[in-house]
Amino acid sequence: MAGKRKIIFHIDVNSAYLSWEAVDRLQHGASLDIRTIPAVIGGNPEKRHGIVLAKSIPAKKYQIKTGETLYAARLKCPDLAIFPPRYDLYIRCSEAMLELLREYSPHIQRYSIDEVFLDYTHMEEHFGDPIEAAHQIKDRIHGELGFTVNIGISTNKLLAKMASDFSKPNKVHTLFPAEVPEKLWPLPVEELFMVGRATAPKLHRFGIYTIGDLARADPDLLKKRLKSHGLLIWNYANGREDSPVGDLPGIKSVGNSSTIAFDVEDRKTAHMFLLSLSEMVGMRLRNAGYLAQLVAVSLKTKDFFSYSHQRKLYTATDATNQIYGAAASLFDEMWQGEPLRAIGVRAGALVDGSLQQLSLFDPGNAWKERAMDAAVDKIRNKYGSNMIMRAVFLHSGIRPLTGGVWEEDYPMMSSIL
DNA sequence: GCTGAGCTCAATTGCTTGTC
DNA sequence: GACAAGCAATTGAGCTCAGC
Repeated sequence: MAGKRKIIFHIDVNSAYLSWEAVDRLQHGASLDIRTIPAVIGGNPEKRHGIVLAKSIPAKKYQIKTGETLYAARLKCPDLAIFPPRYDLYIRCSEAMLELLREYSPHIQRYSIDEVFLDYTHMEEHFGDPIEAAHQIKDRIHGELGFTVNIGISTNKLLAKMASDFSKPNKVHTLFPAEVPEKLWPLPVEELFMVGRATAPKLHRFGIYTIGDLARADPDLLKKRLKSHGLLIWNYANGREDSPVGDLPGIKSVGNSSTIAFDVEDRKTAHMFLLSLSEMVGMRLRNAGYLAQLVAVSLKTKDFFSYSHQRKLYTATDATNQIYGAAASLFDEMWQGEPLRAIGVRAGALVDGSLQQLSLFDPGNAWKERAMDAAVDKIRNKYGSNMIMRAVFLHSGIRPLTGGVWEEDYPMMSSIL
């Protein structure tokens, strides 16, 4: 019945197609400044790969994924033009899309920088039929923001996401529960969300090759063989998923680690890596609004022997200096001087950042540290992670921030819907 | 030379086990 | 039961190689 059934949209930016379209426009003589194209990200925001454009190269060749290949390609073909990526612009485009989507529903969940869930339930009375509204959203994004999206429509997030992955670009697809046997079940089982390269071969061994095979499988057997994951994907194959559109459930820990290109054999260098990792962990905690009550350090020797130590903190914190202090202390306790190849820092036992309790033993610097961290975060979020760094990292060859995730406001896709 | 499959490694984080 | 230590499972990226 209109206005009562649950309706979820999954909006997925067609990044690749945006690039090809930009290339197309350029090649046809349009007055387009390629430096304004936001999709030139190569899939990896941290490495910020570029893109190659040349009139004589067929479109498929633009799918260069690594910087090395890109520059190697230029060596082979001097006519290639290489443009720097504009990830900051990509973020602004993502923000603009979110603003547009908020006109259609207050219930929005950003799933990654280019994927958004929108709860359209009860919105039919304002914006009409969901399929027509989805077409309107898709066309407005193309017309007003200049890129294309796929929109999947269903009654839950899982099916909406699966629907948006159907043929691209610039399409609207539905995948309502009644359509599951026809549209979802014939697909290969590895196309189901949460069936990756580890799970798919296991399912193949049970004779499960399509999503339909999985949906019809014995859930008890799946649970026995694949534990809770087996039951989860069985429910997904049957189109069952009921998480609300909104914030992700609370994370349990935040950690960063790094394998180092050389053996770390002295305490000073190790401490610098710990500080670099602590900077990243602290920044991620602050951006996510959490405080950590526990800090853990993990080490891997050059013989690939791993060990770790952790410690409960007197007071929960998100301050870089406090995380680093605990990490350095743990490191000093556990390290016996053996050459190290990997170092990790992890913050656990997380609590809500708005409930910070000051320690009776606090010397009074906590508020100063928080203000300093906040100022540094602001600069890094606005101008980039390397715009400000501790002097100790100057000319050290060690990055001031170590770890794979830093755009916490634009979360990487997670396995959690 | 290009493409895609398959493999390995790194990174991350939840879960389990051991200890006090 | 709380805490500490380590394992397990997953994904993504990069590399290699066979087939075309």
